[in-house]
Amino acid sequence: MESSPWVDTNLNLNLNPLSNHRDEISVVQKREFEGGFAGFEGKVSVKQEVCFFFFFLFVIENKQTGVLMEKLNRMSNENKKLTEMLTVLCENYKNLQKEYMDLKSRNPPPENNDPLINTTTSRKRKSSEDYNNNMIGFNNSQNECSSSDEESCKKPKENNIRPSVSRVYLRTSTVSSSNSAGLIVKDGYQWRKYGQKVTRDNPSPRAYFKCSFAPTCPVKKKVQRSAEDPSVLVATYEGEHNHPQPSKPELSMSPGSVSGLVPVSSSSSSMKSTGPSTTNTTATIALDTIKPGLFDHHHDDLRKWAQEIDQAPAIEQILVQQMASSLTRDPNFTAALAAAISGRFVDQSRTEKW
DNA sequence: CGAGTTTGACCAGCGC
DNA sequence: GCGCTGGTCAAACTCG
Repeated sequence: MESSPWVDTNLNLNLNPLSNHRDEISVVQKREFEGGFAGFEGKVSVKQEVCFFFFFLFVIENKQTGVLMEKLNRMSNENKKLTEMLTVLCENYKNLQKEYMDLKSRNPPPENNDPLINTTTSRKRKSSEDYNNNMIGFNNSQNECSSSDEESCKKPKENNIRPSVSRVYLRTSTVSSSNSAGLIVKDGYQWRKYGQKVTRDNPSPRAYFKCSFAPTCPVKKKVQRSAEDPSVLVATYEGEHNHPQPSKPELSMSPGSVSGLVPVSSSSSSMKSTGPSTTNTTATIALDTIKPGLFDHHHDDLRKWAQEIDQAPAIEQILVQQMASSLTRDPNFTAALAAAISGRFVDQSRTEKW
């Protein structure tokens, strides 16, 4: 994305009478001004001192508010752009999905040629087949278990406890890496690898991970490269985390790792469930690797802004926000305020001199 | 030295 | 029951 333009959101109060307002002040006032300031060191009264103090306080506050307003406006501009991007993305996705559904309904393939969809042809482990077949599509309802399939859904072996399963397809930038480093999916959680197996239908090994952030967390993850497209990683998540996410999903582009993952859906099923249909409702999506720098400046700005906001006390934040909003809402107010302050300043210096 | 990874062995489910 | 397969365990190994 292009770098966001810096929006000038200064309030332009021009409160410094010695610089900006100097041209607007009449010659007499100007002389008075300079004369007043010339004798600033020696003949300033207490009243004038207080006035100067509040004036400079206001100037400083206004400067801080201007910086915050500048950031605020910049953020809202970026937010607008991101919203537009998201809208376009959603529309594109809808169109693609529609096209895919049309194609699928017109010529149902005898064999799934989609490189993003596992095609298990094993006569065994039927549950896996069904599971994989149910990965197609995005709009499978959560309760797709039909009445005829309810028996299979209520298999006593499963004890009716079906960990939620979600599958994420990720496109990696490094295809050649065949070691385990190529099976690392950074999703913000901490995983401990407890096994690796070469499966029958896929030459690339499948890695088994357990969530290691919490010892009692039952979530497991399987990561394997797609047999059809080795650049696509298939991450299968089973269960639900019983703890908060330790960190945000990383979008870094470290070699061998994968970014841009989006768990698009979840289901309530088990890999081992059998029957022609299960309650699987896992959608699939292949995401191209997010281009480096796409959100870089957004992240930097957000980070910086968040740091600055965090460093400021809460009351100050509220005050600054209220001040900023009230000031920006009414441009007449800013102009009037500026005029009043500068005018008052001029009047005061004139009356003090006289 | 501790945490994480590797890897061969073991176990369980499924079809024949 | 047997063989195949996926999933898990745990000792050995690696790394910081």
